[in-house]
Amino acid sequence: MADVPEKFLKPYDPKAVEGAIYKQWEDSGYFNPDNLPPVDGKPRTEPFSIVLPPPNVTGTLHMGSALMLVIEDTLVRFERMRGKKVLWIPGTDSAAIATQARVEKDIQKAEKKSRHDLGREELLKRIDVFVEENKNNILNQLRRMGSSLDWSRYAYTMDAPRYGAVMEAFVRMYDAGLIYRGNRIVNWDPKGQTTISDDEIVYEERPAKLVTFKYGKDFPIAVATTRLETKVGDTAVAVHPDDVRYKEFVGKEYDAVFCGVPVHIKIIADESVDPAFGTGALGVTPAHSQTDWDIAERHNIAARPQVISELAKMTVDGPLNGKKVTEAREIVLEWLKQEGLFVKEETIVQNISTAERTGGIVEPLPKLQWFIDVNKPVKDRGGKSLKELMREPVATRQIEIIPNYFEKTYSHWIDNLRDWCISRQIWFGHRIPAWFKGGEIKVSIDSPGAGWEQDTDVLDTWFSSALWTLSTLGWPAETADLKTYHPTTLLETGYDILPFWVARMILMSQFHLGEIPFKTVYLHGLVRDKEGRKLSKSLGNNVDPLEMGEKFGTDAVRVALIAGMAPGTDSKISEEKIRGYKHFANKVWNITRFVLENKTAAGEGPVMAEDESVAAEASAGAAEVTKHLETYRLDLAFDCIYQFVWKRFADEILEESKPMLKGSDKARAQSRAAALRGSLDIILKTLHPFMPFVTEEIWQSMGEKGLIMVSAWPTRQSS
RNA sequence: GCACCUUUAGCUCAGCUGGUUAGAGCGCUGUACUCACACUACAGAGGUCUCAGGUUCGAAUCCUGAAAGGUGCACCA
Repeated sequence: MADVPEKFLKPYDPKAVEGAIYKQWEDSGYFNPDNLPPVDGKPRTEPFSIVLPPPNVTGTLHMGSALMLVIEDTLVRFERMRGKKVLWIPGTDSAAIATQARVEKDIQKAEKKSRHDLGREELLKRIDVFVEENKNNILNQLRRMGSSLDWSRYAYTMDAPRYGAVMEAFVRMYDAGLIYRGNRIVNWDPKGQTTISDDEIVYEERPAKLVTFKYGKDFPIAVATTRLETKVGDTAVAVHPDDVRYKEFVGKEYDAVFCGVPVHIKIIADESVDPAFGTGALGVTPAHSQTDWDIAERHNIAARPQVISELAKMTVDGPLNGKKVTEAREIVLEWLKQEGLFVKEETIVQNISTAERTGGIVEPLPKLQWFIDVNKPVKDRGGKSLKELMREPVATRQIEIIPNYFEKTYSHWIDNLRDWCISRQIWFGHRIPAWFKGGEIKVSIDSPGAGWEQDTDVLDTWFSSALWTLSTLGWPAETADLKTYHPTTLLETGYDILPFWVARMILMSQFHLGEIPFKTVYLHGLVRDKEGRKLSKSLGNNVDPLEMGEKFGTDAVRVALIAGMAPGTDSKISEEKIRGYKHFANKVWNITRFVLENKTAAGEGPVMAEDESVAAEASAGAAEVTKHLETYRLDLAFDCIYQFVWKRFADEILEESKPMLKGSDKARAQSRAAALRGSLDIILKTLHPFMPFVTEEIWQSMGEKGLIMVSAWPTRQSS
């Protein structure tokens, strides 16, 4: 054994070594399962696969994505050491709306031009350039966290293979009758000028005026509304069937001229009306409310006039023409008072729908959009609907969600699921492969021929994200990767996107392959500051994982994120916590120094029976860690090894060893030194998935051959 | 309105299918520069396990109810 390397005389300096170590790992080729060394002379067979939830291609790494990387990398390293055929696929997401908005803003600022000034083609070119310039930023940040991702399989949602997969998926689903085009109420964001999904809505409580009025002097029922301006689009008044106050009027029809607009109102009875709210009568505006649209549908009311434009302005003739909705509301109120139709006005608290990204107030509008039918029986899947195909694997535990109480959230979401509106009116994204000519529509990847115009809409980003486990493994081609690694072993992501993403991946995989996309879903919580607030730039409480890595070492950041974090619960991060784990890395460093110094001093010698318990204890510790990692309790797993290393090994075992090592009995000293050295091996290996950098640095500094990254995970037999 | 989660030491949390004096990290107090490490060690203080009932020989752990905090969904006339 060589002398103790000089570097151990100084404290561990992560900054000096991390870059080189990552490069060594990457250059080794072992991130790619095809290159992994055999185990006991036999090639690896059991696959373990994770597809990285792709971060925004133009984004920067925040604590949330750092947590995701750390959890996944820890599990991946653990399984790789255990001899599995481990694949972890990196990727990035185009984040269509966010990216396009960002580029548009930049152009507006620098050149004072809108997207319409540039045109579709030019804007897309600019976005591509922007993405190309920025993508290396996020990719390098993924590397800095130590992520052992197989870069040879890198995927981007907008690259050619993924684009092809999206087109193919659309066409197949259309051919199966699951995708249709229809005029339906959608959530229109007038600020972003696009449709958004129900999940992209944020509700805000605001005070609102609830006005009670009558449509005309001879109209028998007063109704209450907060949206007076939409009343020019009313075609019915609905009351509860059991409401004795209004029973005699049901079925009657009335004409009136409402604020300059002729309206025809039929009185109908519908179960959905709450007799206790307002006057117990609801003015039905089919074109500007989902529930009203549904009511009109139930009662065969054909007239559903649209009275508000995409710019949130009135489209009717008369005094309201061209007015903004908020102005129109006041004009109608004045008019009601003049005409003597005003009854009363009160203030209520109302939940208002705003668009998550732009903050614009959502305007429900009827629009021609593309939808996925979630209730229609699917022929090739035993006549089950997509809804059932999504529900079943989770209900039967074919897919396990950790923590499992999220299964309830999941089924609750499925129960309330409506047809999925998949078209978006932006330019950057996967363009819908539908072609129009005259009144005809054709769906195909390539143009059907001269004179056919492609739909200008693009797909909801979640459509392509939903295909992620398939498209990253080469689907629709029947690749070897797809065969080996799908269904993937684990999907690890934040609980906040369980419905958006997890459910939709199940939908796509169930439909296209007839199998689940992953066997286990591990949901992590949100990372918050030490006061429990969300981390954000505007609050000024942002803790930057890379900055912290610079300061305390990446290993410290990794472990600070994992320690004390049970699955699914939010966790708190602070600089102090990270600093604490830097101390731990240094502790391991010093333990190594002690062990090496004494080994050198004592010289070579066999381990005697009385010292066998030392290494046995270390491998018992490793077994505990193994047990917890197998059940995805990284927090408990790390706690075990942390306690063992610091409290047991350093404070007790090393202390009690000192007299033996310094004593006159040479054989005794040699035996103990050898036992400690053997334990150190086990400790370093057990620690490696959590703290890959220090352990690798120590491993190689001790003169061990090969990378600790692909060394064999400690088992009881090997001790 | 419906559903779900949380409530254990000053702070952040563990505590599996109920079993002797309830645990960890950080923080706090005191001591020790006795050479692996001050990015340290040793010692210590600190809890009627939110509350009220119940099941049990025995409950932080199971059941019922309440309170407080949080989240999702719905409503949003």
